[in-house]
Amino acid sequence: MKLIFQLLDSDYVLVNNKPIIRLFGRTDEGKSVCVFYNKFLPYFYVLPREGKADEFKKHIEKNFKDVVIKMESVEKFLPIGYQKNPTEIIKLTLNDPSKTPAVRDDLKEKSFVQDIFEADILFKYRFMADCNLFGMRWYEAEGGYTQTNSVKTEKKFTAKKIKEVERNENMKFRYLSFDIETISDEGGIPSPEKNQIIVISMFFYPCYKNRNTLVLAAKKVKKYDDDIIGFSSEKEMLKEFIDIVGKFDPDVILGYNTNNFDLPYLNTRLKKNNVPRTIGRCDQKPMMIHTFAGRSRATITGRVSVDVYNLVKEATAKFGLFKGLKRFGLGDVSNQVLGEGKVDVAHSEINGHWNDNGEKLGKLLRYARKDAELPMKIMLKENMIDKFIEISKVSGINLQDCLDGGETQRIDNILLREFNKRNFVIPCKPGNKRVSKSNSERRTGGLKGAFVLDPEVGFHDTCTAYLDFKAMYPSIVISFNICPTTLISADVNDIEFKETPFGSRFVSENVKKGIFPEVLDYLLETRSKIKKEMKAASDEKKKYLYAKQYAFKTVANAFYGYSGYIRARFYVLDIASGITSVGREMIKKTVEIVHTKTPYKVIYGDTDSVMVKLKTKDLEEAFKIGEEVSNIINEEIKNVLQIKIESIFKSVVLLAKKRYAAWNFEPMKNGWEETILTKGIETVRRDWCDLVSETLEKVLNTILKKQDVKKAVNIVKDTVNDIKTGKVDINKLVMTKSISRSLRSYKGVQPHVEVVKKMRKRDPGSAPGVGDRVGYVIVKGTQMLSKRAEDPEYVAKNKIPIDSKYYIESQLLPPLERLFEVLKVNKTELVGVGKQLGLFEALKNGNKQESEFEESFSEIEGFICNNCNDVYRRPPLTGKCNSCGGEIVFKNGEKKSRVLLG
DNA sequence: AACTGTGGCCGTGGTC
DNA sequence: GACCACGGCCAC
Repeated sequence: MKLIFQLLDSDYVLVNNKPIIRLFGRTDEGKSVCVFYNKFLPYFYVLPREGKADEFKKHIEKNFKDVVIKMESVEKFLPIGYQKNPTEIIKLTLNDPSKTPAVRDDLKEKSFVQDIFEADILFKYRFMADCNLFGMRWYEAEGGYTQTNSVKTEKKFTAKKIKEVERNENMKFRYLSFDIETISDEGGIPSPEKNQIIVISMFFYPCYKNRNTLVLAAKKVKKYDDDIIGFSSEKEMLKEFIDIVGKFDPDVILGYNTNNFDLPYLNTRLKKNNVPRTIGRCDQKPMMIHTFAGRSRATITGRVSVDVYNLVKEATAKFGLFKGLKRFGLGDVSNQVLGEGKVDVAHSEINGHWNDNGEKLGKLLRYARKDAELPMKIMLKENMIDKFIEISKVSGINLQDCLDGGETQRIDNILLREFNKRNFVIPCKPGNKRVSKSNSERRTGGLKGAFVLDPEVGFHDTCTAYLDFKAMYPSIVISFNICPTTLISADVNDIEFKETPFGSRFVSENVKKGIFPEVLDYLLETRSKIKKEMKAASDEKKKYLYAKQYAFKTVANAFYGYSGYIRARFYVLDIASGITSVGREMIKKTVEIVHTKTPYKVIYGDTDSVMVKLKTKDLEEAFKIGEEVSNIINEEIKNVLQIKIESIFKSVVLLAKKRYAAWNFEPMKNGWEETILTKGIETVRRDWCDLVSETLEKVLNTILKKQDVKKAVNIVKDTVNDIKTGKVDINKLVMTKSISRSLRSYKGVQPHVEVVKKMRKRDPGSAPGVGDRVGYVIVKGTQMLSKRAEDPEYVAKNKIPIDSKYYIESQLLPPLERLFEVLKVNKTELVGVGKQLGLFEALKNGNKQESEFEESFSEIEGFICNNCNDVYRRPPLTGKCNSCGGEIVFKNGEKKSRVLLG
């Protein structure tokens, strides 16, 4: 009998003290399935100290007779340091995966043990690696159907053999989105120990019994809508919920902030009510909540739990999704993504609405329904789990672990497979001892990172070619054959090797090709194949291929960081430092090549990119020259890296390292794609208010495209006036910052932290917590700034006046001033000095004043207050004297003037 | 189990 | 006023 299925999740159970692997998924016919496999046992390796093998064996026989069922000598290559020949080590096979930690921990400190390998691989991953199974790929199982009540899938199958089958499309997932509402004690945070769940709302995709929605209430309610059902108690409602989950049999359970709220809360309430917590596909394994560092994760056997809030935050940070979105509340996100908001019921209103039996209760129930619907729509519209599915297929780990875990697990899993394939073992994760040792080494030695060139600050109005190295760090690994298995010590000379500028040496690929380079070769090659395929693909296929190439890229890029991560199995400073040292050398060499072999100048560069300023204003010509420059560079560096032209800037303003704006032209199939590219400046930073980002964006547009400084100045002037006259919508003045830790662990006083403190006092239930972003505005007053930060809603409600002076002087003007200051440098190309004064003029209160001085200067020393004679190097941003509020004029020696000749 | 890396700018509130 | 630590967010 054969059965084809896609692998969604895996675990193991003990039956009669024997481990049975369970593979959960869905068949090609759309049935949920559990595939059992019972012929696999856990094992790991031990390297005894020289001459102590017998002592070691005796120890095992004496102490672990009924756990370790087999000891055999095997020849394996050790993972770190180049070796010609394998080493004899001992493989221990155990009868029970849950006993592995005890045996491992016993051996760790023993004098007769030199090293232990692979003793901390989760059993499911040990199995998947050995049988070559990857998360989310498709398999054909050979065996027969089984009768068992232990799992709740439509099909149950015992496999004798499992082999991969090639399929691109994914199963037709069944998604269940849900949301709970709870009551709370007056003005408090709802506590699952005390406060019951009053509503559970659900959104199904596809339909369940021809419905998309269901709303369950913990009391009898009237028939508001036909998807709203009341129950006699919380317990009855919970029982029904568990029942519906079982019948609908979702693959993915999702919601908004489910990890930190809904799932842990639900878990506790189920316990309190003695309702089995069986929302997974196995009755013997109820839902589990694991809490660490203030964050929770849920394990739901055989299904995948997705917290859309977490995904939104991650997507924003990593994929550049949700541009411009400053806060990640469900309402904020759905407004931007779907163009529809929440039903508005404030946290503090919930108790009252629940106790009402009329329209208010109806509103509460519909609000709950919406909160289940929105996360589903957001996730589906943005294809939010596609990337994780592809990462699962590449790295081998289960989808749930791709969603919850970091890069370490993914790389670990790949390396386990690739090392084993070549008869290598991999190290265990370092324990706390080794970690603290690495930490102290790191404090003294450090890991030096990339090189950032000093930018030629200013406005550049001829074309600039933006060049960058293709996959810099992975390519360095490949060309220097960098790998733990090729590393040799600095005194080895009798073998062909490559040496990084850091001094680390790796045997050349002629001696032995490294495993890191082989894996990275494969990842980069495959990615470029996918990208080629993408060009000709249909829209639907393009989406899938995009996610796939993204997965290959991310995994490849993570290798460097992993090698420098202190808790990684392969934390090898010689590797991480070696990689960055080559990177630094290459970018410096590139600058030198440009400066010596071409008439052009590098005006900026960061890590793996350079901006080469050309002399033409013509795009096509610039591109041609840019390509020529790349060719010249490539000719010199071809044995290490490859550089390519990414785009042409028609104009660019460089403000500082990591801060610039450019009028960017990217060559596309049908001509040039034009964008305003801003990096690092306030337009892309989420901690500045919209007023600043919007004004700066307009100004940059005007300057980059039209080079019209006068108009730019007017934009600023108008905005300043708007603030002064109170015309600016308060929403545009809201600044946002993340709460990154518990409030008490902040050392200093900070605005966003002070706001949260106030909000918690007023309404702890709705105040932001760790990981959330807080919005705040600055109000008028005499206290220090941080104490004047306020919740915008509170300000609006209580009509508290905004501190417009702060917004002008500390928010709007500093970023603009930095920009204009830089522009002044380039006065011949951009503006005369006289015109530059436009900004200064604009910011003065009276716009036009007749000259009453006889003097007029063509050069100035600085600025002076016409009233109190305070001297300034630059005009105060208000345009008035900081001390007395008097008029500011030009100063030259002892003379004053209002007029400056251009 | 959970946390891939360094370089860099800048606002805020401190200290001297 | 000069300088520093902290914290946030971003570039790569």
